[in-house]
Amino acid sequence: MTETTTAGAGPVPGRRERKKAATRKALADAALELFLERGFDAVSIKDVAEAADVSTTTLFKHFPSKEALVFDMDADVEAALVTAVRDRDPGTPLLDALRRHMLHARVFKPEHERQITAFHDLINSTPALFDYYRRMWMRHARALAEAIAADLGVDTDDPTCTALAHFTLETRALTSTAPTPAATIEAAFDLLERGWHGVRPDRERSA
Amino acid sequence: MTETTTAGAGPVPGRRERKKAATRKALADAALELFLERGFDAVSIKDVAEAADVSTTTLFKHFPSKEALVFDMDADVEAALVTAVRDRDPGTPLLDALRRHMLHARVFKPEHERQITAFHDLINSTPALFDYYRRMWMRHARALAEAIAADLGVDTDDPTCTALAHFTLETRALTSTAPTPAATIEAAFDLLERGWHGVRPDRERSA
DNA sequence: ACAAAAAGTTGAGTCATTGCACTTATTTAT
DNA sequence: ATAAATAAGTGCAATGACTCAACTTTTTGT
Repeated sequence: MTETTTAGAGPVPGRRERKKAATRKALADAALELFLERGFDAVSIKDVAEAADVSTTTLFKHFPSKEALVFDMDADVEAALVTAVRDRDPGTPLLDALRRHMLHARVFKPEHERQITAFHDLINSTPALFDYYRRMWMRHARALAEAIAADLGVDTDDPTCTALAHFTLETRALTSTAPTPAATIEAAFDLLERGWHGVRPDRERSA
Repeated sequence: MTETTTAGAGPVPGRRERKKAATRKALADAALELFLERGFDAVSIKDVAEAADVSTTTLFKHFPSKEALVFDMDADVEAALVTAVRDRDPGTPLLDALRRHMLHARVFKPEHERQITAFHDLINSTPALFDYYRRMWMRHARALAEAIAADLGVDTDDPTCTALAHFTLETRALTSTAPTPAATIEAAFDLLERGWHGVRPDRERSA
């Protein structure tokens, strides 16, 4: 959930890498500030680059796309997912751990913690960002599926694990669409735990 | 599954509309041919417009984006989904109908039926198209959720129905990623029907 | 101190997509 | 039948994201 992409204890940062990181951060910060202020579409790449005092070409050496300026936390999302499965309290069922994780996991940059709400509003009100956000989660379907498979001691490509991983990540998309996000996630995991028959025991015999 | 966007029996086509439809079709056909021949990224909008002998401005009056040239069947996907739920054999459980639909539904243009394989290869090998394809399915989450809710006679916003709709559509994404598409869809629907406990009865008590 | 490697710059260029002003064909109401 | 309204289509210019190639400035390893 934190920001650092290759976190931990780098042996010796070195001046070069420090400067590079500084430029990167300057870009991300400038971008976030401008986007929050004027809206994603009303800010151009050039604006961001100028605010960080670098050329647009330099910007693209640090971030592959305009959207990526906002989401610098891909690696952390994946790590947190795998951790939620692997390092959970022994005694906690797998699905409980996943449910809790998807219910509480929030993505933000620690320095801007005050603006979490504004940040999420920005994402939800900008199609391009909303889309990128969804993909950010889905991109880790394979890693999550592998973590689940490992947890169960089954084959890496186990179809059931793949399906569960996808469904789990898809719950993220439910939060922004539904009127009651939390209730929808809960319902989704109830469905995954007990199955359609377990959740709608009455209805199905009618036909 | 067919192509016609506003199908059925239009009262009186009218010359204008016929010409418009012809131009649209010329564009879609030219695009598909060029894309299959050279690949999506190697063909520019200008190439397509010229092949159909119209200006690029005209092209964008018919299709909102380059990707949309390939997928002219949004409305049909949605209609087929709703139909699969509403008009199913009475006696067929809801989930069986959904399973069958996701297992067999194929998207293509009838005139190019020969090229279905090449068409799907094109989609799967072009990130931009793959992405657009996924969204095409997901765009209908609300409609499917409503159809399901109506079928059950519950509230339109019922969270469980919303979740089921999303999960059902997400199975489409499983087909292109997994080594054994069909098996993965089956596993996914087994999970949705019987739940995690029903599918992995043994494993969960270990912790 | 010096040469390779990496960061950054500039400037030109591609490509999708949009806006605007204008022409032409078709339809509709008279 | 015809004029006014409507919609298709065109040309052109612009914006904005992104790429490429060539060149300068650190930084670093030796």
